[in-house]
Parts: sequence; C-alpha cells; structure tokens
Amino acid sequence: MSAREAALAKTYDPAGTESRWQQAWETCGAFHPDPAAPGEPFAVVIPPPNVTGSLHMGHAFNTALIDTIVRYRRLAGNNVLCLPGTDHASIAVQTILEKQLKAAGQRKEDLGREAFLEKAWAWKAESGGTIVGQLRRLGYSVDWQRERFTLDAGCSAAVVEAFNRLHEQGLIYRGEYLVNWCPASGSAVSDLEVEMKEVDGHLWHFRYPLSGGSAAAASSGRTHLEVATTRPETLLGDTAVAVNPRDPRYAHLVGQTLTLPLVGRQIPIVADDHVDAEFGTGCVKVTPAHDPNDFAIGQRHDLPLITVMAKDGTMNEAAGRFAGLDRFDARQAVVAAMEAEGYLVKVEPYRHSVPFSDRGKVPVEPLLSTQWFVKTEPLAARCREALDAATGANPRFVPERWAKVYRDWLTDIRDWCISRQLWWGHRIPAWFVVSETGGLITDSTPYVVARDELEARAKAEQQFGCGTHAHPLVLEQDPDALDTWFSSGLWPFSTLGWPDADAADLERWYPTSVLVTGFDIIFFWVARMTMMAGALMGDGLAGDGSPDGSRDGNPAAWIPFRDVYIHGLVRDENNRKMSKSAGNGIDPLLLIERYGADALRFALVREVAGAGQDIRLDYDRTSDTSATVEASRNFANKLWNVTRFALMNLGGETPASLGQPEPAHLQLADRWILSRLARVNRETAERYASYGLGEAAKGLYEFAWNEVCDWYVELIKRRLNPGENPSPDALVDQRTARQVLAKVLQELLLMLHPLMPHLSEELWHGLTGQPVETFLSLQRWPVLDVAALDDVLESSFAELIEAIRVVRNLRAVAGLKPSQSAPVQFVTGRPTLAALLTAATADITALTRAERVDVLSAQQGSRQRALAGVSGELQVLLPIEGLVDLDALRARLDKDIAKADKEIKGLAGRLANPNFADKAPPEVVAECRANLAEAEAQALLARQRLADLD
RNA sequence: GCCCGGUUAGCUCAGCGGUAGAGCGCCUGCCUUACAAGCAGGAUGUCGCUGGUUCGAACCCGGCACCGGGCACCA
Repeated sequence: MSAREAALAKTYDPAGTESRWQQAWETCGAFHPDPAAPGEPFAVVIPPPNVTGSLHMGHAFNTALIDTIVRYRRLAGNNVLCLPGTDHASIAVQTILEKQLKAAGQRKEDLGREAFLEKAWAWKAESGGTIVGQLRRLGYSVDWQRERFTLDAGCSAAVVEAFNRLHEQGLIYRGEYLVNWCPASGSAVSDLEVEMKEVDGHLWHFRYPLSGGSAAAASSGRTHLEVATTRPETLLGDTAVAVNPRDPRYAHLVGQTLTLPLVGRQIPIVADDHVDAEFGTGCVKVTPAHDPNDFAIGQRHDLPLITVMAKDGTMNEAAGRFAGLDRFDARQAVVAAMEAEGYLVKVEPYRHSVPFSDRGKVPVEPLLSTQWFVKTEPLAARCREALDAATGANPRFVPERWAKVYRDWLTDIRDWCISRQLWWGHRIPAWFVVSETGGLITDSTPYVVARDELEARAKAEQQFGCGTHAHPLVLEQDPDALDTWFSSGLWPFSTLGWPDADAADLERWYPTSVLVTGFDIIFFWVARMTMMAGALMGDGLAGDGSPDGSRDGNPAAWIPFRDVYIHGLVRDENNRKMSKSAGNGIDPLLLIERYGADALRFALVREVAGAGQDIRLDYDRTSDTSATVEASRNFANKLWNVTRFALMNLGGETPASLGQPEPAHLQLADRWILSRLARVNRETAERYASYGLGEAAKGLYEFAWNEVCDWYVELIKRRLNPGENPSPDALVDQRTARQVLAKVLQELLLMLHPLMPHLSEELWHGLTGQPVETFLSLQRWPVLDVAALDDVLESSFAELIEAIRVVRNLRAVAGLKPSQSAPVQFVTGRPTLAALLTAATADITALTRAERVDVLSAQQGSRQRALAGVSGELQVLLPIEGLVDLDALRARLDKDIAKADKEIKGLAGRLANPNFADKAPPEVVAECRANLAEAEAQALLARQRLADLD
C-alpha cells in the first residue's frame, strides 16, 4: 500500500514499508554503479564484519553513518560505490568448529585438513549470511552485487600476490623469535591481539645461591642473591641473573656464577641497563625463552635460550621433574619445591598486568617459535611521511586528533607476526623443499615463496636442481595460515580488482574517498591498510625493504582513502562499551522491530553531534524500549502526517503538476518558509559534506517540526481551504500555498533521505506519484535558491511569531479556554513592526483565536483594563473586561518587570565601566546601548500597565 | 609512566570570547477536521573547583579534582 493509497492511516507503520523499499532497491540494482558512469567518483569500502558475527549496535552505528554519507553523495551527483563484505575471522570460526567437533568427541586432526575445511565452508554457507541479512534491514545502500569475502577467489589471489611481492621486496621474512602464543587456540597471535589485564597475583622472592668456591662469594660474605618473580615456573628456564651495571651492591659480583635451584644449572650474573636498581632487590632472574625483556637481555649477553614449556601450555622435558604439568600447576609445584628446599624467602600479594589472548581468553605465553613476519618499519616510515606530507595529511583524520594516535603507533612499531597455526584462512604461499630434509619441515628446511605450486616447483628446481629418480624434489606447502588482518589490510584494493591493475573498479574508485570506522581499530585496520598500500599500490620499495628514494609521487595516489572519519563507540545506559562479552549489548533488531530502521538510524546519527565522541543510548531492559529511538520514531510519524496533510490538501496534484509558485503571489509566510528552506538546504549540504552528520540531523528535525509543521502548515490551513465559492484571488492564493507546501515537502524529503531513507522514499512516492522504480535515492539534491534567502524577512517573521506567543501566553495566564475568543491589541511605536502586524492580521487571528486584531500606535494605546504583556518594543493587550484574572495578570507583569530590571542592571553595569566603552568594539557597545534602551522601555511599559490595573 | 577525551537543566548532549540552548522527562490546559507517537503554554542551571589573561570567560591559559579511553609496562 503506497502512501497515497494509505492516506487515511494515522500512524506510520515502518515494518512493511522498509522491507518493501529494501527489496525494490536491490531488485533494481539501484546502488550498483557503473564505473563508466559520469559523476565524480566517491567510494567507500565498509569495514567487513566477521562472518561469525551478528549485528550489534556498533555495526548499526557505523552503518548509519556510512550510509548517510554515501546517500548524500549520491544525491549530490557523485558516482558512488559502497562496497560490502565480511572477513573470515580465522580464529573465531576455527574455535566454533573445534567446539562442535569436541562435542562430537572429535578433533580436527581426526578429520584432516581437507574435510575440516569442507565443514568450515559448509558452516560459512549456513550462518555466514546472518550479518549480511541484518545489514540489509538497516537499509544499507551498498552494492550487494559487489559483495566480497576475504576468503573468496579474488581476495585470496590478492593475498597470494601481496605475500609474494612483499617477500620479494624483503618485507616478509621467516625466523625464530619470541612470539605471543595462545595455548587455547594453539597458534601464535600478533601483539595487537594481546590485551593486558590487571590481575591479582603474587610476587615470590627466591634465594639463588652463589656457586661454591666463588672468590667473590667468600670476600663479600654473600652466599646468595635474592630475585623476585610473578612466574616461578619459568625459573626452570633461567639462564642468568641480571643487575644494573651501576649498582654498587652487586658490581663486584658481575661475571660470577649462581647455582639455579631445583635445576642445578650454573648461571652467570650479568650487568644490564634494563634492570632498575631501585625496584625490589635490584636482581632480576633472566628467562630468555619465556619473556620478551629477558629475550632482549639474552641477546645482549649471548645467553642460551631454554624453552621449558610445550605449545599446549604444559611443561616439557627441559622442565625435568615438572615435565607434563600444566603451566599453572607447575607454578604451584615449583613454589612448593623451592619452599621445601629452603629457597623461598617470602610471598607478597602483587597486582600486575598479564597479557591475555583476545580470542582465547587465556594468558598468552611468550614462546620461542619460527614464524613469518612483516617487516613493518619501512612501511610505517612511508605512512608517516604520507601523514606529514607538505601537501597535506594522507589520510586526513576527522576529528584531526586521531592522526596523533595513528602516528604514534607507526612510530617504534614492532614487526608483525602474520603466521597462524590454523587451517581456516589463507594458506601461506610458501613451499618447503622437504626432500632436502628427509621429508620433514624443520626450522632449517629450505623453502620457496611462489604464486602456486607450479611456480614453486620451478623456483625450487632452479635453486636446488632438478630432482632425480633417486632424489625426487618433494615440495610441501607451509601448513600455516595467515592472520585474518593480512587479508583485511588489502581490503580497499583487493575488493576493487587488484592485483589486476587494469580493473575498471580499481581505476575508477581507488583511492577510496573515506573510511568510516571506530577508533578501536585504528591500529588493527587503518594502519595496516595504509602500510599494505604503501608496499603494493605505490611504486615499490627497494629490494632490501628500505624506501627506494625514487618515489616522489603524491601519497594521495596510493594511500587507500582520502579521509578517515573516526567515530565513537556506542555505550550502554551505564556508560560501558557495549560488547558481547559484557553481555550489555542492545539488540538493534529489537529496536528496528519496535521503532523502524529509520528511527534507529536517525537516533544514532542525531547523537553524534560531537564527532568522534562516544554516544550513549538510553535503554530500558525490562521493556526493551528506548526513549531516544522513540523520539525519532515520533519524528518519522510527524513527517508521515505532514505529508498526509499535504496529500489531503493538494487537490490531487503533485509538485510537478503544481509547478513553481509565482513570485508575485507569494505571501509573507511563503517567502519566510522558502527563505528558511534555502538556508537549511545550504547548511545541511555543508554538514553532510563535512561529517557534521549529527548537526545535519538536528537541523532538519528542527526545521521540519518547529518551522514547517508548527508554523508554516498552521499558517496556510486557512488559504488551503478557501470555503464555498472562493474568489479568484482566493484560488490563486490556494494554489500558491499548495505550490509552496509541495516544494518545501519535496525538498525536505530529499534532504532527510540520507538519514531516513525508507520513510522519505515512501513519502516522496506518495507526494510525487512517481513509479516504484523511480527512486528518491537516485534523485538530485535540491538546487539552492539563493534568491529566496532573506535575513530581514526571517527576523521580522521571528517577531511575528513572538507576538503570537505573547498573546497565547496571556490567554493561558488569564485562564481563557482555548475555545474562547478574545480581542487583541498590539501597541508599538515602531512603524515597520506595526506594518508587519497589520499585514499579518488574518494569520494572527487564526493562530490566537482573536476576536479582532488592532494595531495601535503608542499614543492610541488603550487605557482600559486588559491582559497586558510586553515583548521588546511591543505591548500586547487583551482588553477583556470581567474575564480577567487580575492576580495572575499582576504576576505576569511583575515577572516582565523583574526580567527587564535584571537586564537593565547588567547592561547598565557594563556601560558604566569606562574601560568597556574604550576597549570593546563599537558595534558591541552600540548593541549594548540599544538593548539597554529597549529593556528600559519595556520596564516602563510594564510598570504603566501594572499601574493601570489599579 | 606517556598520550587523548570528558565534567553545562532531572537524563542525554549542543554551544567554545559579548553574559546560557535543544531533545527527552516534568507541571498546566486541550481529542482545535495531518498527527494524543499530538497541540498550546510553563518551570528548571553559582556552565566540576581554583588562579590568571581580558573592558568582558561556560568558552582562552595554568593548577587541582573526579570520570572515561588508548599506548607502554619493572622482574
């Protein structure tokens, strides 16, 4: 049922309307752009949510903002591409599947890689569409035909190509380093996937005896050093104790040897600047294979690395009698043993930070292992240069302050561990020449990086010679997968057709226009995308990975987005970040069901006025209601009804059939609303274009409700219904009112469209009678009518409104029933104001239930008893003898007097200050004098009226 | 430790040099033929504290307090 047919429904029902338009848009391919189409390109690739995910408020918020921007751009005439997709969420998906397997008593190894991946794809096919379907319910104007998935053929090809090129440039290497090991997922994770958490633990103090026969031991009288640790189980892997080189207490012991308790290993005392002499005893046990700081110390002093833990988090053979114990059980056991053997000095409660795996939710173990890394510094350096380019920041952050966060992260950046011991993901395009190492992949097995196995074989043959029958060349692809963010880092160009440099989409829409995202993924995503682009979309780096110096091109050509618009997070009513783990999420779908997608979108955008600020969404969990969203729903309903009013009053005509109003026929109210319309048009376009989305929403809300509905529509009701046998003039007037109303509404709907796409589409069709497949979404932003702008008119209209308000207030104060009419007198000494009021007599009569309206000069002012109010230079009188509540009236006048007196006091005080007149700008002083004169006149008038009452 | 926000009406937030605004909520009166998801009217704040700059500060500068966030992390 269209708006036209449903003209009698009193309230807007979003459910049916929204799904109908979503379907129509998609069926018609409304948002499927042609790269060859005209218009300045405008592209946004949306931050791909996890396929595992379901829609949460953060997605809804991000979507509302992006869609508002791109819908505006479409109206503004850009050739807009908004490209959706999902990422494959390596760890998350694998965790889900392994859980399912475990429930069935299986492990993935039982299935084998191939079968496991089949299962994974089946799972993806089944539940991967959830979030995408939910995004559709928001009315997202993305090109679904271009929807991408990080594991699809195109993205996968991009990953292989990117890996190869980075490797060729020396930006990817393989090596044995201490990495963050997540025992829960059985994989390495990157630094970013580790979250430090404050934990209540203990600090154990242990005695490490100096080795017997030590000369220093004898001379100093010391028999041991005391060390403290939060992780006793690691002492099994200690290979030194470090002290500060300038610590006088221990200087003479450096170079001596200690006997490691429980193990008996002889370990040296080394001097290292890392040690803080002030902290604890000033002695630190060094476990290079299990702590990043210790690893660094170990490298400086050439200490052996002793790994005492296996990858599943249990102690290994090197842990001696503790082998096989889980790391936390081992901790207890080691402490018990130390105590039993007299090495435990004391235990203190200790609050400290422990690294946790984001996904696995268990403490991460720093573990020595061979992994693939991206050498980040050359890439980061290039991004820093782009950000600080003399020609302007690339990308430009909105709000600007986020640029600092981004730059800080790109400074002192550590290499990025990209290999994951997982199956679900992009398999690393490296092939080990296992025939060289007896069929096994070891840390020293040679490998080749290639696009596919054929290329790998060719490369291997070149390097290792052709295989013979006796010694066939056997290759085995690296079993590991890549970090999901590796593929996400390619998203802005892999989705546009890269590595095909001639891809039409890439040519047309790269670099993209803006990236809209929360600040929580600046590092995960923004920085990695810019780094990847630096290596792959520019003109390359030198072979050793250092900037080749030859690049003088503009970073704007390769940085993947011109702007980065950073928005806040959605917080709950208690100001906590909404998240699944905290269980405080609000389901956007519930709100959509209750209030409509447009209402939710409008509420979210309306709240973001302070860009980059978090927003708080009120929510009542017992009833699943939100006052904020409800207010937006009410606004939608208001728009529905004002359009309904128009449909009932346009005499079956449309904006097109009515045509533009004749300037000569315009009345005061017409010219006023057209001036306002033009002003709002200009403001709103500026706001949309500069990410002032909240302001745009608020401005439109106020214009639509407080000006169009409250005043303009009320003012033209009389003209729209000229009654029986109207005069020719009345008919002209009616037509003019219809023309203006139709124009205002049509443009209002256009301007609101980015915020409330379904409702505006629906109402626009109702208003214009356009066929279904002609979309408001694809119309043009209304042309700004500069000639209509009229400051003087707007301010005198404000005076008229104020005059009407004073009358209404007086009526209310005096207790007049709305149905009672009363005579109104305006007394003013200002001819222009008098003229305005005289011209608007009919309007005032209609809006104040006036019996008659008289505009009098100051001299003519009535002396009879009357309700009296004062506003500026205007006296308003309601001479209704007998009906007057005198006390209320006196109170009202007293209030006027008090208000005027307060203003007089303030203004006079200011003017009395000689410095003010001297130093303040003349126009400010003049304004101050004028205000004072007005306030004095006002006080005088009010006092006179008060005296007249007695 | 380093860095970034915030503190304005009961709630959520605008305002960012000329003496305070909106929405919601609240109070009063209205089913006035678009809308009770509505209409009309009304009340409401030493703009966190404290110095300073200025003729003038919610707004600029310094200090303090509290709230929130990010990065780093000392065993």
